[in-house]
Amino acid sequence: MTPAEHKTVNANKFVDRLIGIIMNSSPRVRFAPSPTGHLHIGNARTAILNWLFARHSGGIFILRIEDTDLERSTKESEISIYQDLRWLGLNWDEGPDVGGPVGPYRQSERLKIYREHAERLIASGHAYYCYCTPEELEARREAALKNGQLPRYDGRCRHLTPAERAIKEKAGRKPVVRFAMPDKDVSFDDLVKGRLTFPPDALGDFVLLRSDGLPTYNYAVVVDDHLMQISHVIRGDDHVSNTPKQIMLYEAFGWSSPQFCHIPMILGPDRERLSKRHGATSIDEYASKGYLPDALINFLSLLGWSSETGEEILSRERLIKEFDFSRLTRAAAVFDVVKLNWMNGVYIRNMNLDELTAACIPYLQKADRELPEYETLKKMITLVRDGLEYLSQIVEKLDMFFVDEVRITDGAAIGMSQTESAQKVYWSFLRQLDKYDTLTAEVFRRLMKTVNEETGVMGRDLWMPIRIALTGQMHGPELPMIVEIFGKEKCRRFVQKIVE
RNA sequence: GUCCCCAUCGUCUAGUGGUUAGGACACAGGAUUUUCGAUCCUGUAACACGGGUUCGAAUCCCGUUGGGGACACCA
Repeated sequence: MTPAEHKTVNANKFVDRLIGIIMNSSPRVRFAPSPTGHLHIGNARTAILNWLFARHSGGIFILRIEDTDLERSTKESEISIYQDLRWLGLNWDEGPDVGGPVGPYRQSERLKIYREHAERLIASGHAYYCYCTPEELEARREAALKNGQLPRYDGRCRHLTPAERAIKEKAGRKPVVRFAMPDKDVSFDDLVKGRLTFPPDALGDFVLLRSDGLPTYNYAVVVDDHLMQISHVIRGDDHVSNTPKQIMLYEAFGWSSPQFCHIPMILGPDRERLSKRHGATSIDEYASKGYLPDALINFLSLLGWSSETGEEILSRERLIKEFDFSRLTRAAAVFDVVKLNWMNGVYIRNMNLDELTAACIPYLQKADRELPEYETLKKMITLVRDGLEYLSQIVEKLDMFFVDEVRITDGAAIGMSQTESAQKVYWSFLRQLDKYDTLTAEVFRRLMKTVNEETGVMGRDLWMPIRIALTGQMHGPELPMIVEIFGKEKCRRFVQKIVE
């Protein structure tokens, strides 16, 4: 090494240490999805918990795209994941799109890094080339299974001599790089599960680099987490049994491991892993149905975590403030959409009317509803807002205001509209209607009082026939307001229609 | 099959040796309303099982059962 080179190396070390000091002062966490589809509920929850911890601790939240599975990874998925995260309001400090000091943040752009590090492991004797073909491995796997043995790699390429390797190379075999798994127990302290220990015989010599040069998950994740100086790996429970492999890799590299925090999984109502057959499972589906990001964040945070106060409606500020690993549960949680609906309804009811109206308009437009004047629309929404669980329901809730003809399908409603007293109410109503120019809610109330006096019909028998005539339904929002929005002519037309 | 994890009302959970086992959703009843909804009040409902340890166990230990996850050139 020349003095000049030495100087550079020292300078680099200095910079590294500086970065280390800056970065180690606060936690660094990452969310590392594979771009193989939309952001899933389970992944979103992982992202939320990482984000909450980063924001709580003044740390850094990193987005890393794990796109080493070329078959399944797509650019569209990557973009949709960005969209879904933004929609949730989970902002990241470093990532493929925003950059950062330890990039690139897309694994497909880090292939050289994985190769170099694999060579280091080979040089140090921690990894080796394996020439077994997938067919051979499969055959051996099945044989092992048949004999009741462990279906793991037998390590036969571990001690190939250079001559043996040359023969295989000559035969045109493309090798993979395998990790020489040490034969010893692995233990680590998980932030939610406590101390976990794994016996060595459960693990085989797993693949680091595939024959096409692409890294496998368990390898890439270690190299990246170390190089990106991740301090806490917060991820789903399903990765617990991968962790021993990863810890062995940290040790082989001479690196210290991050803290692991394995959060319980989210299950479907049948207690199986949440999947498409359980209905909507991706964030964009909930977004387009009109769930609110804050409600979803709130709800998902409460799957496996609880506030010390026991309260459940928690703003994201409070979630950030109160987040703490020690309050995470160990058991998997069932995703209950009924409770989510309730919670989303609470958030909808907490919106102010202008906000809510603005949020509803796109749904009405998408359903080709011709929008009335803004003030009228606000009145309509006021009438039905209490019953909304999610925004897209606004279309059906407001249906009565957008039809030109009432169709009564309910048998009980038909029956009720045909009684003698109902007919008396209708005729009286029409007579009284002529006495007024405009029909406000207040005028309508007075009018109904007159109808009551004229016919002697009261209460339910008085109101229900009118409701049926106007909406075709036996239930719905306050009638006086409906009438006010309908206006005199529409009311007359509908009531006339029913007495014909 | 092997390894690992997990176990409180139907569901989400509080609970860390002494509680009438608490809350939320859902459900039921009541109040309110012309009706539905929303709201308020009330109620039904749980420590998987069996052994220990202890004066005392939902809580600690062991086993059983049940559920989940991992054992790939997927992540």
